[in-house]
Amino acid sequence: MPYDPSAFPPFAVTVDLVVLTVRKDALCVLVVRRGEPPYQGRWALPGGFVRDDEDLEAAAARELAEETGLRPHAPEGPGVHLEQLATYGAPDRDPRMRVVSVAHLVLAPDLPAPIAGGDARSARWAPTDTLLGPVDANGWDAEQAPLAFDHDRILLDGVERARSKIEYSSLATAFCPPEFTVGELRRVYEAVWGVALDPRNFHRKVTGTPGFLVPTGGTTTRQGGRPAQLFRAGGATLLNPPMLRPEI
Amino acid sequence: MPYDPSAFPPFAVTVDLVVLTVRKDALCVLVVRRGEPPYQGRWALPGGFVRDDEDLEAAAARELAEETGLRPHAPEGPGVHLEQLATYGAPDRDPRMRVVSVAHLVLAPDLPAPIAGGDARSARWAPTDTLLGPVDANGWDAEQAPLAFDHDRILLDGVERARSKIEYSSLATAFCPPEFTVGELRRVYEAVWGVALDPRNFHRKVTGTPGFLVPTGGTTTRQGGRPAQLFRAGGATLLNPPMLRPEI
DNA sequence: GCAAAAGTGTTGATCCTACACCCATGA
DNA sequence: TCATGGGTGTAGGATCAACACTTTTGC
Repeated sequence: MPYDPSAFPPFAVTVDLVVLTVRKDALCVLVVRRGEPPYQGRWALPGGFVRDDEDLEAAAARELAEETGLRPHAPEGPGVHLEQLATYGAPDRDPRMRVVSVAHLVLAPDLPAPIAGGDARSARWAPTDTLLGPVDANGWDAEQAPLAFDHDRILLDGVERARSKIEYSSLATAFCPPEFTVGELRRVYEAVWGVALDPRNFHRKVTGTPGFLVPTGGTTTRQGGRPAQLFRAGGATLLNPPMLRPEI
Repeated sequence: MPYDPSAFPPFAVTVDLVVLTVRKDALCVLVVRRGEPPYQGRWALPGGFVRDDEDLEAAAARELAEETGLRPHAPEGPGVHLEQLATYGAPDRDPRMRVVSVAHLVLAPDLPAPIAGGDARSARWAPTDTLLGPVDANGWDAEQAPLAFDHDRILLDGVERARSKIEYSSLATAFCPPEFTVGELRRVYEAVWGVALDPRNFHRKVTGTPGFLVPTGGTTTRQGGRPAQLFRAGGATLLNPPMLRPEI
């Protein structure tokens, strides 16, 4: 077909961010409160319009920096991980206009400082299980209401992506600070999967997988008990054999 | 921010299809020849604009029907499989305008009839390894030139998705006719992964995985040799334990 | 000493690979 | 009879779950 500008309808394109972290042994997501209609006052995933001269991943990185002050790292490095998740474009997903949203997934360590660069009054970490858990008529209040737009579905897809990727990749280290113990890494797996793991077998498994963990030589007692070795993330990105998620 | 139509730039949104099949023991992709600039005369992935009132997956299903006459099935059923792959939106990926393309992956059995509904003169099955293989200055001709736009990258992502998904899901059966033998299923794995598998261990593995294959009772000798049992795809979508891809 | 968390050893079950071997058809 | 692909048996190795046990700190 020849090029005809009237042959296609115009869309708005946005990026939405599923920013996950592990806080107090719970998987949490960054949500912001909407200040204007539609869904005014409701919690939503952070996001915004893609600019005219901007690639999708660049737009996601820009929104992440605006909301949290975080910058994505190279795929291999430690720290914040950013990847494209999926795209959502149902015709009625935004009542104002036709919007296609390219969702991205961010995995970040628990930030000791409050979220930098963002507006603390309108942004917070919400445990994912209260947002995604079964809707119980009793324990339900406005604070735990579903997210705006189709953001519940996007969050669910993001959590499921994180749950499966830590099985066969070293991505769980993205939830940890630059130096961490085996026990801290295990608590990440337990929080993301929502299961209890055997500490002894877990230790053998992760320290025995080549390229997963590199000892730094230091130790720490911040968890109490016997001092634990400190590790950094190794260069390996794919785990072979994978971590096994217990069946529920 | 209040709603302001001038606050966001308009985009065109398209769907592109990576339609894969296994023909003559080779993984092949459906490509169409472009009839107009840019990239006139070059091969490209099929695709088209998303309509104003159309969901993304519906647009992909419509394009698939227009190009091949195929219809996607429910996730559980046998036959054509359709899923979203990824979204590509570099500012310069189409010289005419700003286009964001939501790529979809289709897995189809080898079609005995030529591609129905499409234009046979301008559509063909191309082996993926000649499109993606290392660029060798000798064996390179226009017929094997890279695809238009960023379709080489999209194809590579689609092939990689198919390679990994048949490890832990029963999706390989989407490449097979409704009834098939264990040997035919094995040749699918060998074509997609590009490796040779032990027929004896493969047989034990797939017939021993609960829910993967259901015997129909019939047999066939279409491959020569001893008659082989015929199977249909079972209800299982996730394989536990997964098929193991040999390391190269 | 005692609690707590970090590690190591061991055992039996499960799964995988490799290959010997048999089975049922067409030519 | 032979070639061809289908299918079963079996032995050795790798991996895993379960759990007893030792180590090293803070209190």
